[in-house]
Amino acid sequence: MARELPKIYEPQQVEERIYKMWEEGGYFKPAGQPDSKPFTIVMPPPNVTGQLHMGHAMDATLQDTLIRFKRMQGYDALWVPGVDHAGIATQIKVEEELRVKEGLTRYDLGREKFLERVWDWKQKYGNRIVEQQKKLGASCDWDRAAFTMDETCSKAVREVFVSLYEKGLIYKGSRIINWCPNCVTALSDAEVEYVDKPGHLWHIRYPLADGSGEVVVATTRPETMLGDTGVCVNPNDERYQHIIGKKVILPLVNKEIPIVADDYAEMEFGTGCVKMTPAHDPNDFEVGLRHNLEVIRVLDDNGKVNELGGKYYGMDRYDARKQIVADLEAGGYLVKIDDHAHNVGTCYRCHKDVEPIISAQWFVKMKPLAKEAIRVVKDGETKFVPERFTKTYMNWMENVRDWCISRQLWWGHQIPAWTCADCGHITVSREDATVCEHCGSQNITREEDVLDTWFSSALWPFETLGWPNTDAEDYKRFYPTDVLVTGYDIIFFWVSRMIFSGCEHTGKAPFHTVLIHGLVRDNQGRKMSKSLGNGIDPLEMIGKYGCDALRMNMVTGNSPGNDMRFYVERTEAMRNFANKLWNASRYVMMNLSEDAKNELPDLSKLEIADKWVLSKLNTLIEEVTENMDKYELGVAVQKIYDFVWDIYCDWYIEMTKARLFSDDADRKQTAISVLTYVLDQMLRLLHPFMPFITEEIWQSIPHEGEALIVAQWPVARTDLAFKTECDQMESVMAAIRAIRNRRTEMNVPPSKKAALFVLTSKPQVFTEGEGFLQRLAYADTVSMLTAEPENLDGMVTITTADAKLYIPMGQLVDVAKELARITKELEAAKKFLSSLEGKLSNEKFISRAPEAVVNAEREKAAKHRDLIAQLEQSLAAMQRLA
RNA sequence: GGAGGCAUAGCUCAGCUGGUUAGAGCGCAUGCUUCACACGCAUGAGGUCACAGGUUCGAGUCCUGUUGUCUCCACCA
Repeated sequence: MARELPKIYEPQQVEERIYKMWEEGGYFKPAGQPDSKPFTIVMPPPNVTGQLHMGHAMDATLQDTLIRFKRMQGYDALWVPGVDHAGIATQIKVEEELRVKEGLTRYDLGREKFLERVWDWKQKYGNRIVEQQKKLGASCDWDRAAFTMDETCSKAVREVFVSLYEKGLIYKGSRIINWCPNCVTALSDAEVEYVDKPGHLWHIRYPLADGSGEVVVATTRPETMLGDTGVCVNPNDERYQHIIGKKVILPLVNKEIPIVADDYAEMEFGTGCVKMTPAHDPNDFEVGLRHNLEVIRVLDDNGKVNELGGKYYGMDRYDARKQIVADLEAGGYLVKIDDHAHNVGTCYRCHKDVEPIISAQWFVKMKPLAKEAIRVVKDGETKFVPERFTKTYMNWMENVRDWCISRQLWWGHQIPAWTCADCGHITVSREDATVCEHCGSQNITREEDVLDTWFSSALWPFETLGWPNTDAEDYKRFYPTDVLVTGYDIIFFWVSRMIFSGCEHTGKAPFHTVLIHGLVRDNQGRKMSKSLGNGIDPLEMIGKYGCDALRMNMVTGNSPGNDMRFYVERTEAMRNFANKLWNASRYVMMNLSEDAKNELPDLSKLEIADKWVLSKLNTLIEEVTENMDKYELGVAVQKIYDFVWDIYCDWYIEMTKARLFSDDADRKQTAISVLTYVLDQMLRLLHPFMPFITEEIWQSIPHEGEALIVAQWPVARTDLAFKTECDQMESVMAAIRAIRNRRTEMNVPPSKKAALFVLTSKPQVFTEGEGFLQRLAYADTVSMLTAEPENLDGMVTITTADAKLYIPMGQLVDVAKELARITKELEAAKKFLSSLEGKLSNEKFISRAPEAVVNAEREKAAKHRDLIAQLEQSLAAMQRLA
């Protein structure tokens, strides 16, 4: 049956249909075989506001490749997808829409109405990212898709909050936190990015209250002086011993504040005197606690000077800075201004400067939680791939500070705490409280704040499986999960928090392996970003080159933890590869009979080329499986790529042509059977990486079973390894390569066939390889010789380790050139042999190197001795001719 | 201040626990309308694996140092 198939693979015609087939077939669900082991991956939930970008493509490709591999290996494979409510990002987006379309703020609507709008928005756009992930071929169980704001997740969040509170691991307190005046919320330490910015160091004169002199303080944030409540010097600083305990008059504010002595002040820096602003600096806050300094907050939530700021009231922090500096100068208080670069904290969402501000917030006490999270990684219960990220994680976990979890937003999990107006007691409860648990008053109000988005995603590996219901089927079957795949940029945000949460609430580390990948950058190595406009849309690449090509781009030439640059050319190359595979399959299909089956013939019918390709396949299966098990996906896929293109297409297919176009039905059948068998095995190996094209082809060749996605992963077979025949085949291949090489050098066109004479100690090998020599080495006749030809005039001599090949080329042969070439080859061979002999005569090498290595070297040496002998003969013959 | 990555062909990168005459893609050169494929075939050019030491029978691979480069964490006002 000759099938009509397009010469070019058209992914657009295939992907949607295949994906639908998989989904309808229910293949994304765990097969649920009772005797199979579960294998679980939870997907890092993309933001509900998200648009698919290359980072997602990378993430999804790796996870999908792993889950497909495990599924084919017979695991009960589950990949749980989901979406994150993304507190700040989503709220900002909806607020923006509200402002543009209706000219309203969230306050105009009120909390309840506003949240309705957000849910509407989620209803409308929340599925977009999911649809986009499907375009990547993601084989998640979509029926299990979770959302961090849905009922089970909310229940989990509530349970965790209350239980941590009951254990004393959540508390509310006034601390210096990172405040984003633009997003108008507190941030955790992890959400602050430090950026080097040029700034100034202002030196300001603070007169002593008793008129006996002055001190000069240095600051990078002069506007905070409005909240100064002290000046600090080092207790060992001899310059200032006499003023400790005295007071200074705070310029502009005209208020007396004390001078205290504390180790915090460094004698070497600036003047050695530091102004203390306990409400706006974490260190000053600490000093303030030790010395009972007043805490005066002078900036409001929007970063403007508040009513305590006197004449500066209402000014933006940076305007106030300018004005204060001007006023200081006018008043004669400004001593000097130095340039001073320093690190400024910025908001990871909006990138505006973060303001340290004292504020009453909720915190998770981290030290006790970190303990177990450190242990599981230290003990290897959870491993990072690559291993070096263990150190990053440990370093963070060992120095972690309490986690500020409250956010002044509306979109998120509202904190389940009620404050009593009568007795001040805080009631924290799993059910919504109606009365104060302490005094019974009904005069209680709920905390307005919501929880950090990451508080809910920290529970992701178990909340998605039904926790806190520990009897939930999924939880029992699939928790703990197996591998977590994510980028190194969210180890702190997410991975570490999942680990301590899992340990604390489920008693188990949530996964045994964390596979870390790098960032996808543009072709100049820059981060892809909206502001630079250098992002490449994965969907556009899929539309143009196909999903499989994009996925291949994501895994080839890439190793765990390392960034990669995105080159469209690479996607194109992978598209070409897909096409190569497509055409190889076309070749097979065109030669298949109607009733063809995919089964190997009786092994006795196998010919040398069949044995060679089957042996190669065997090695491939072994190696690829091993690489996959070690998460070396890039190495694995490279090997498959090489096999498909080089072994199968460039060699094996060519080797089968003589048989396929011959009249010998039996030999033809053997060839087509092996072609089909090897193709099937290749498709299986390649399927996790290129799911669409492999499934499409597989469905068109003889197969058993419903779909490739659930077909068995190949296993190497000892009965299909043929070492001897493999070597023999390669002898012939070496001859073919050598002949092609020579002909090209001599500019002989392929159309010009020539006779070939072979002198070899393995005549049966070359006799068997006659067809290959004819077809692939442009020989019109092949004859075996028993001795060197009498007349070498006009004869090209080609030497390999196993044979000498003679081709009459008449006028084309230049004896002098031949001599030069043979001499060159001889020298190279001798040089190499002498290095081998040096090694082999080294007693230490023989005694200490493993036997296999020594034997391999011996074999190589023997081969080169043969080659040298052959070359020497040829040389002598040529010299006689010259 | 602390920690880590990277440095291999013109470009982008693989190279797993040390053992091939160091690989791939793209690019380059030459030839090819060969009955699957020009999104192709064949052949080729191109690398003292940053530098200097060390360990080893053997180092691109391990150790130390140097240089360049990138990143993360912490932070002195």
